[in-house]
Amino acid sequence: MGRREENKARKRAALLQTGLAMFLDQGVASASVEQIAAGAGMARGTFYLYFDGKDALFEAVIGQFFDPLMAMFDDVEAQLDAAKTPEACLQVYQIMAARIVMLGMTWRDVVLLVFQEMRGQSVPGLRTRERALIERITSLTQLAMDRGLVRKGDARLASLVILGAIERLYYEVLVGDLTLKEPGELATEATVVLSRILGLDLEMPRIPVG
Amino acid sequence: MGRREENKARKRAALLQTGLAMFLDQGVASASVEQIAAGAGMARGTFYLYFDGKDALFEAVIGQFFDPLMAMFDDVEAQLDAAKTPEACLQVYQIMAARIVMLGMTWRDVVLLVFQEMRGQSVPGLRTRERALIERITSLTQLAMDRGLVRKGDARLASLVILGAIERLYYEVLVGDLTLKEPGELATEATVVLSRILGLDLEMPRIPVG
Amino acid sequence: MGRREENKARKRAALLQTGLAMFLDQGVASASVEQIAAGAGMARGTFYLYFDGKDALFEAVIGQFFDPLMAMFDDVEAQLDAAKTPEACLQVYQIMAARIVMLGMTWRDVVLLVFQEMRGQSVPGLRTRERALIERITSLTQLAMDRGLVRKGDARLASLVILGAIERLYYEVLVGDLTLKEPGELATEATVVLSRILGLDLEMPRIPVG
Amino acid sequence: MGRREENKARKRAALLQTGLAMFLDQGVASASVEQIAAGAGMARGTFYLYFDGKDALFEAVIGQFFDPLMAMFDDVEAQLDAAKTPEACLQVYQIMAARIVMLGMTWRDVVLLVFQEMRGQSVPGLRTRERALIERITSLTQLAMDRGLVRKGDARLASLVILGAIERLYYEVLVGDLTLKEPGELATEATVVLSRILGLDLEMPRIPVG
DNA sequence: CATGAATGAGGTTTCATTCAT
DNA sequence: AATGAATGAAACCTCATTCAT
Repeated sequence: MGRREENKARKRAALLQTGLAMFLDQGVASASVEQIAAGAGMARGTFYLYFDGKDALFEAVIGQFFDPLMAMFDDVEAQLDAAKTPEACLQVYQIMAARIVMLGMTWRDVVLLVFQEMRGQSVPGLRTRERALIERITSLTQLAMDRGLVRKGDARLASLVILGAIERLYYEVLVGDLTLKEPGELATEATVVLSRILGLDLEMPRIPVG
Repeated sequence: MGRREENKARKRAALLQTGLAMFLDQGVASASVEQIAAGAGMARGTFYLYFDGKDALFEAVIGQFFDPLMAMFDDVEAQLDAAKTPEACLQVYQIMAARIVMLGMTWRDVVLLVFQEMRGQSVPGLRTRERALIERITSLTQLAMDRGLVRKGDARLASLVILGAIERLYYEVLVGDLTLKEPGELATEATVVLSRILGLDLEMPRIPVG
Repeated sequence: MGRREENKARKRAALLQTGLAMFLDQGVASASVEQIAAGAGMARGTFYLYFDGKDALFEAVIGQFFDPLMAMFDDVEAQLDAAKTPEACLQVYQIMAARIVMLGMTWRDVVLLVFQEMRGQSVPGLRTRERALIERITSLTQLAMDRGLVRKGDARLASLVILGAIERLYYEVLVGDLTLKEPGELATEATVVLSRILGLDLEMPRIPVG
Repeated sequence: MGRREENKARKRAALLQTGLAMFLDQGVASASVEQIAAGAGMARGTFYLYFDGKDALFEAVIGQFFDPLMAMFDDVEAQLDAAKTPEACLQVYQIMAARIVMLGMTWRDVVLLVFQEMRGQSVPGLRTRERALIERITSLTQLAMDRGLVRKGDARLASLVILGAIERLYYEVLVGDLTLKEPGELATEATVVLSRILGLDLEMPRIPVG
């Protein structure tokens, strides 16, 4: 990468970082392009050389987390299709859990930002992404039910319950109001909730995270 | 109530109602005082005779739900203190659940608004209220654990899991993406989650709601 | 008119006047709302209580001249329809000329502004108005030709020639590069052009203007 | 011309052409250097290697028409001074008309651009050029009057009338609202106007144009 | 020669809030 | 009690021009 590209990439990264910080701090609605640009060490106009506007920056910021997440789901879907036995299926499931937790840890603040803005009106696109997420989780649950891996029931309801529970736990952790003993404990807790709700009584070996 | 007070109360109510609608529709940040006042059939300036500003209106709007909710918790706390047997304890618990669901149904849109703005930065007071709510739920769970009503464990974690699960279910219902067969089914589902998470195996008679 | 309405009317008038001056001075494109508002003795925001934006102000400004002008043409059309003899027809024609000149004198600067912006791209609506004007003039000329009042020929061409000639004369007068002996001389010159182009050899009594 | 100069000239020409197109399309004020440079296949910065700025480009664009026009007038002036008989004078006059029409046809879009911007405030230099043009035409008319070629009168007024008439005709043709049967008809019409206004009754042979 | 990143002034518009009527 | 005119801060975005590479 030449000197120019390098510099450009650095500035773009600075904007993503400062934008994230400002969005988190004051909400997307009241964070201003001016502030963000200044925080990233550049003039207002320069901002527009890198992003089309505040919304585009926001999209890029959360894309850092959402894009790999969705890519991962594509991956999982393919693996599940290929899985022949319940054990293979379960393994896919577990690895997925571990990958989600790792992504969530890597993009801690982005996830927090997503929590912050998810139900607001500032960024309507988020609800769409959320819905897509729910659909994918539900279809995975349905698959697990169909293959007899878990207690049968309403896959949608169960998925929502699990999602809500983990969401809330994660949120409290991120906000600092819930302190777990070690980074991987969240995955463990998630697994517990999962097994309780889905009536999973298989022995589930713990997956090391981080 | 005299003619004057009556009129005043009517206008205040109109503002609360219009404010709620606008806040829901566009978010607190972008709803304008102008719109709200006009929607309530009065001029911009008049608005300020009833509320100190947009934030004050928002506080009043969500207070309609939160104040009775908190009052109810005061009530529950007192009753729990007075309960001598596990059965009495359970009964308090169940009545509480029913009252919460009824409150939530009565103030449907307010609750939706709270969901919308809860994690945003627009109204910082909300996080405080949320925290208070969590503390109360946790202490109730702790009490139930102490009295041997439910499986022992981390009361905080369990409470968060339950709260998160119910929250998410309720949210999907409110948003229209989850349709339940009858109004009371949410309470039933909540009970199921509760029993699964807390290992409650007592027979729980269904409580009629609404 | 109450004190309030009076004040409001005064401010609106001030904006029209200042707007006209600024538009003339720097062109519509580079005149700023800020300047105009300041020039009219009010804050930027106040401007928007009176007009929807710069374009709306411009429309209002030129409407002061164009609206009466078009109304006058409606009038003339009606009168021409009612005219039974060539002499009556001619009289209508002459009175029209006098009224146009008077309007032009009354709204001197507005007309100058119209000249300024007419062929530019800033205000596309102007070309439409201009076209309407041309059509009306053409149909009047056609009528005069049909009734044998003037030498027959291409009414459109003749009208354009006359319009262009008078336009240019008027423009030079307004800009200050052409000084006529007395206010009414423009009307006289216009009449001369008219008679030359249209081959009018009737005796045309001079119409006093102003 | 060396390879370098050739390339340079080609780029300059590209800028002139693209600039003309953009200026016509959106007006000088809102055409951006960015667009023009991009349209001419080069970067923003490169533009400034060829022109001092947007205004300089505009000057150069209209200079393409105005410079030959003025040079032609120098020419005409010299020829008129040398003309000894009225017939020679008239011939000069006619050739001039033909040359003007040809220039106008060659630089069609430039002339249209001049019409567009002439009375605006964007480019103050235009009014100066226009004034110079008027002075020259006037002095030619004066000369023709002095030599008894045309009916005597106010040379300035007559010149303006003729200029205005032709201007308007040409404008309507360029804008597409007036369609003439053949390219040269505009010259014929101009001649008619001229003869009517100046009382020219000499036989004027038609000059082939284009 | 050519580039395009950077700047920052400048423009339009919205809105919470105050205050004279 | 009610009004709505007035304010001015603040936000977004564009663009001519400069300058290091």
